[in-house]
Amino acid sequence: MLVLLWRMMESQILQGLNPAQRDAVVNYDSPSLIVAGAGSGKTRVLTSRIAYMIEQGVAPHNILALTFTNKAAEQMRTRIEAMIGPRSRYLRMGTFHSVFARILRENAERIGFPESFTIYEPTDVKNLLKTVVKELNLDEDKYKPNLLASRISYAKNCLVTPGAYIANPSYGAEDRQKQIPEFGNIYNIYCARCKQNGAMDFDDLLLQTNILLKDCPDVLAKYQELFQYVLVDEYQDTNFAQYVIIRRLSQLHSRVCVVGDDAQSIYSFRGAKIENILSFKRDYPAAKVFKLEQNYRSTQTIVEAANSVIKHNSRQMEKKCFSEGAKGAPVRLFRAYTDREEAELVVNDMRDKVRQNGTDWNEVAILYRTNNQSKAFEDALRRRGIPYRIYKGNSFYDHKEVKDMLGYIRLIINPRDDEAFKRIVNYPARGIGDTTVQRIEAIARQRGVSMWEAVDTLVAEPVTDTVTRAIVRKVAEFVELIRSLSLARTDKGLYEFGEEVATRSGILAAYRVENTPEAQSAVDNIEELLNTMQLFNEQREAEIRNGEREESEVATIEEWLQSVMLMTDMDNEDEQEQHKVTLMTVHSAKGLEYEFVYIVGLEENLFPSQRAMETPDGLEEERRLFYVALTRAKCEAMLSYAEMRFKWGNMEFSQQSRFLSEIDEAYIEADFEIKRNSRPMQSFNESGNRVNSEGRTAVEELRKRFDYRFKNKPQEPAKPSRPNPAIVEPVRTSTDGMRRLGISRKVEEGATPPKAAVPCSYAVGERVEHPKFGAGVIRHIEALATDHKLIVEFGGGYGEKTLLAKFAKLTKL
DNA sequence: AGGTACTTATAGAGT
DNA sequence: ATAAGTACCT
Repeated sequence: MLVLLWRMMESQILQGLNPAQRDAVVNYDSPSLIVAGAGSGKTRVLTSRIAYMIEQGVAPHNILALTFTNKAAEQMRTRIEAMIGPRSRYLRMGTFHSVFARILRENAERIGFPESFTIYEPTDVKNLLKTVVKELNLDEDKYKPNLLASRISYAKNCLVTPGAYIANPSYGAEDRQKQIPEFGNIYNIYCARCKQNGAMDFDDLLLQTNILLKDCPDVLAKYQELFQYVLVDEYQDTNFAQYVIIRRLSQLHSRVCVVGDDAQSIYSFRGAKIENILSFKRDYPAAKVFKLEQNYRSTQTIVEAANSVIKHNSRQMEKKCFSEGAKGAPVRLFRAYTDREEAELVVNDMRDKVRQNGTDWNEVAILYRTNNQSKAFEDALRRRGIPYRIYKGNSFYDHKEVKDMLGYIRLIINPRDDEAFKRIVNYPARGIGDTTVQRIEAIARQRGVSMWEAVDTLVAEPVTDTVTRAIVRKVAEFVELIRSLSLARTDKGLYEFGEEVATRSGILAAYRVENTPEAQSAVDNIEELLNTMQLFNEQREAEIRNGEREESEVATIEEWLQSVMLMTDMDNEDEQEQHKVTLMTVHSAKGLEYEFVYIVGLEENLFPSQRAMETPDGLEEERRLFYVALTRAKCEAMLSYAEMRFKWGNMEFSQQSRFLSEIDEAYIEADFEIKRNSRPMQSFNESGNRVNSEGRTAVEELRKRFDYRFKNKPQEPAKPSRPNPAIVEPVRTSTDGMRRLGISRKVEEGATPPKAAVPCSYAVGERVEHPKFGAGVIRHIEALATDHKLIVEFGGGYGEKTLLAKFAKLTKL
């Protein structure tokens, strides 16, 4: 009876798998490479393999499964739980970054970091780099934060530490050639400063994990023993750091299983090495290779069209993807005059398709190469009242108000976080200006302590001539605020603590007084942030109730913060987002599928992108990206391009993407000729602007075709003396407009300013000296609310100047 | 110190 | 086109 039951359970996991899939599932004891073509049931195989292992007696906590996105991890956990129940809770499964962050926290002191280390987001990295460049008195035009950050990121992803970097003369030569000879030094100081601040950037989560495993053999041994089975999703997108860590972890048991598709390797810009998957068999000679070649997602036409494109790449693993589904409709191609018209065409077609087929809007996606292409489509969808949702990378913590909230929380958790300190010490404005902050920073640098500690001594020690008593009082108030919020962290629940931060910091109040739509949206975002705390807490409480966690494991603010820092837009989806058309980049569409997929902007220099075409590998990666885009479609794929497009604020001609001509003619259809194997000639006029075959520039062509009105380049440059009411109408996106509203309100409320609330220490006719303008005579004094306006006549050709008594550094003569 | 107006870089994908 | 950064003004 028991045996029969066992057989039934076993067959349930393996049921419905094709022979290749089944093979890949049951051979879990040997190192495995599962080459999984698009739509071949990769996730199903991976989750079945894990469930099967557990069923065969492998302890869940001995299994480590790594993914690239939180969404993939969550999806896998749900599926495994459905197969084997709550035991799945004890799997170690998550993104590389979150799993490694946890390992690092457990062992932080071994590599000189506090357990509560902060995770620096890209903005922090760039700000810190700016500071370092300034301190070294280097040319800020040559040492651009973006360049430095990406070079540091690259070095870290290749496991090159500052020491190794400086020791290698070829890096130095490269930097001299790039006019950044001091880069090694900057990299070194940057890392030292991060350590001082108790902070790691995203790449550190990999680099420091490797350092930990390399330098602490006992730690390595512990995790090798723990993680007897290592499974890696999307292996084609792993970088060198991830590759080495996986090797180290799996050295003892060698039971590593990687899943991926070389044809879908699209992350080389972030250091991914397609070589990792191409040479897996060399790295693990005992490895078994399983190929999943049957596509269950798309029609035959789509699979064949995608195959015909990808065969133009030279480097790839041998496989033959096929579909046994319907033949399906051919890929359709749309041509538009302008980017705006492209959006109209696409959205009209989409509306017709959805009407005809009765499809849900959520089965439709618009995929583009770059995020800035989304706007035209948003407009077109909005005009027709079609519901849509748009995914943008990290927009969650890109909002200022969210960053400010996180700044407070970060400083409370880790007072050494100088980047957080600088961000919030004077926000909302509390009279601690740049000069004071610089002074604090100077003290910190001088004593080798954090800014938070520097402030402590500043407040405790007697007032110097440069730091006035008033400033010390303000700084002391700030210290008190952080201290008391710090207490609230331990006294209160997660959500209540968040509320305290939002209110007592003054952030919420600052936005509430500003009665604008922008400020309202900021308040909404803060509330949403607080909601994630509530949710985080509730989930944890449920786990404790279900006995999946100990009573003591209540949700902490540290855990919440880490999850937020490693979160993207996609992980933050709510139920109201259903039944909507999806707009996203091709990159973020990886792993997803839709009945109808529109791939837009198929133009040279856009898709493939200009930068990618500079190297052959880059072009191949763009082609893989296009392959990914095509294979998202279940029923139909539609492509489009525009002959003209707004770029950097003006209209430019564009040409058909070469990828269009790479699709086998049998699978693509258009109302016009698709240019094959010919690059159109490019001509230029005497000003160097590109012109078409009739000698017209894009702007001229557009004017001819549409009698286009140019909003931004009117023929009459003269500005109207009075504002045109039609133009002044509420411009919601204009921050200027927002400010103007804010100001006019304040003036109204402030009604009658009290005159001369303070006595004036100057008199008309008095002689004074100004540090810049030299000696002068006071000609006129006007009383203000809390200050006096002085009109002073200076010599030395400076003439009359209007100064404020409080701020002008005048000395009486 | 804080606000406004002008200048500049930006737009390649994201944990 | 637009956000962010800088210089100048009150």
